Amino acid sequence: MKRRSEGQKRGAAAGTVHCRNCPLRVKPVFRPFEGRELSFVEWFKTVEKTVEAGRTIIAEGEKSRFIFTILSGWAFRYKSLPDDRRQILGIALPGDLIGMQGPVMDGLQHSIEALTPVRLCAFPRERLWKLYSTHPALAHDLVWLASRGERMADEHLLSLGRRSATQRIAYLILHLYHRCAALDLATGTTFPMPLTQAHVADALGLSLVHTNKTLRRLVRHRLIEVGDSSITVLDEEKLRDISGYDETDGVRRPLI
Amino acid sequence: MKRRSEGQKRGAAAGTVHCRNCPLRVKPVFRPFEGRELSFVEWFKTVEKTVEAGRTIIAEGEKSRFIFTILSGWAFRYKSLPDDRRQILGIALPGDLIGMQGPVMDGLQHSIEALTPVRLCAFPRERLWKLYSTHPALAHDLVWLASRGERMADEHLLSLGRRSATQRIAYLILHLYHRCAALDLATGTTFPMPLTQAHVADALGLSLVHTNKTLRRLVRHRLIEVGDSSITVLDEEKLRDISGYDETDGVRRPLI
DNA sequence: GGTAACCTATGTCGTGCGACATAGCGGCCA
DNA sequence: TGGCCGCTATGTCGCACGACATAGGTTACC
Repeated sequence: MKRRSEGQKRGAAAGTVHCRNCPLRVKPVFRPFEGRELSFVEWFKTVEKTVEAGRTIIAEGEKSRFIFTILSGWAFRYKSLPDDRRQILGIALPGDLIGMQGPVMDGLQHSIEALTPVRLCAFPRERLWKLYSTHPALAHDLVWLASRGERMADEHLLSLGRRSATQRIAYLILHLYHRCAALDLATGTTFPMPLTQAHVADALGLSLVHTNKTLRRLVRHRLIEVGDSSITVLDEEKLRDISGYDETDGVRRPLI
Repeated sequence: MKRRSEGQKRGAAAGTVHCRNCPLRVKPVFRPFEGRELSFVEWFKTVEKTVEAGRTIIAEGEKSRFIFTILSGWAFRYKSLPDDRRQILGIALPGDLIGMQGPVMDGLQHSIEALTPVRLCAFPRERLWKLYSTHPALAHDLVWLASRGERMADEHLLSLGRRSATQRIAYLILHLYHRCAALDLATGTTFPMPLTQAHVADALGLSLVHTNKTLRRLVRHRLIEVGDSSITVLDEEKLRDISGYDETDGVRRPLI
């Protein structure tokens, strides 16, 4: 678990990545694109953008000119209550499309913040109409990605509504582990964990203290191991039993 | 609050409603359609279907041949845990598109059940490609509706994660009240309430007993009145204060 | 090199909510 | 007409979790 500033130092990086050389697209989680689609997306993406850890990518209520897909790094979506309590709605990893609710509705109803340095492909919203009118397959992909977002929110709802603290934490760990593994970000059974315990608490609707104690219990029982900015899954079987984890993200998905 | 079998007896009804005569479309919540779109939707809709209260509309895992929009009646989406605990993910009202995750992903990851007798317009999924390829505006509308679903899930997440029992119930009541009002289903400040307290509990991640007690407290304090299958909002101001309710569903939305 | 900010850790205590029990009421069906 | 089922209601008790307090370790910044 993150202990403090480090963050995968992929900072500087070169200029812009051409979509045909996209390091994500080659991964087997993503469905292959036709050349026609690929060159459209290349036109669709106008610029690349870097956001440092801890900075806001899009603020609540903002009508961003862009939607983004994450090229590298972690981010999270959240909403705040007037008294500063915060609910983390979801974690966004490379390949995830974020900010879609902004252009399509009237401004984004949540904020998005970078957990690590984040590299983004930016798509201007005014080019969306062109996508719809010339690339029906990509339109379908947008619907697909929006549906996936809702499905992840649904699973999260099930956790918050009906699972105990231990179950929630076990579930979250497996969830992140499998998403990382699919993206090739895990080495063995250990995966990067840039979230602090405060983030975990805010994602799972728990207090920080209780999160800490529950997490420690999982460690003591040797179900997981917590490193500096990483977690190792020691007993996946038992974690599944505890949490009722349900693998659902198995299919290949579109990458825009 | 619903006490038992009654259910708005709009049962029998005639045959099929032609989209151009759709009783929903004329309501000001829905954005107007061009004739071209309208006649496409008329072709898209192949059949109408009635489901009685308490029956399942689509079951978890099912790959339904259709997606539906609700013409009349109430339904709810839910997920179950192996031990029979249930989490209600959301309430679907007339004009809502349901079952979209089924065709687009690989089978629906939640179930949908009718709360009252429900009348559905059914769209076969194999005609979706035609929608994408000939009606970009409708493709955009699908994205819009999917984003709205995610936004509602996000608000629900905030409730479950960070609000107290009282706040959750106050929020839910205002939420349903405003959605009903927008659809012209409320008379004055009273709106139909087909959910039982068990449904409310399962939606808000509470126990049935605690839901009952909390609800009673709102009634005792004269913030609401509970009738047989209806709720009257007595003090919206105070309910807003309690819950931190945030009106977000103000804009006109597409109806497919 | 002192101090502040951030994160993790652990103890004690209090409480919001869940679990269990019981009751009443109305509808349904044999 | 009697019994069962679904829903609401309310009391008692216990527990999982939150609130508060304290501490130590690490990084950043004067």
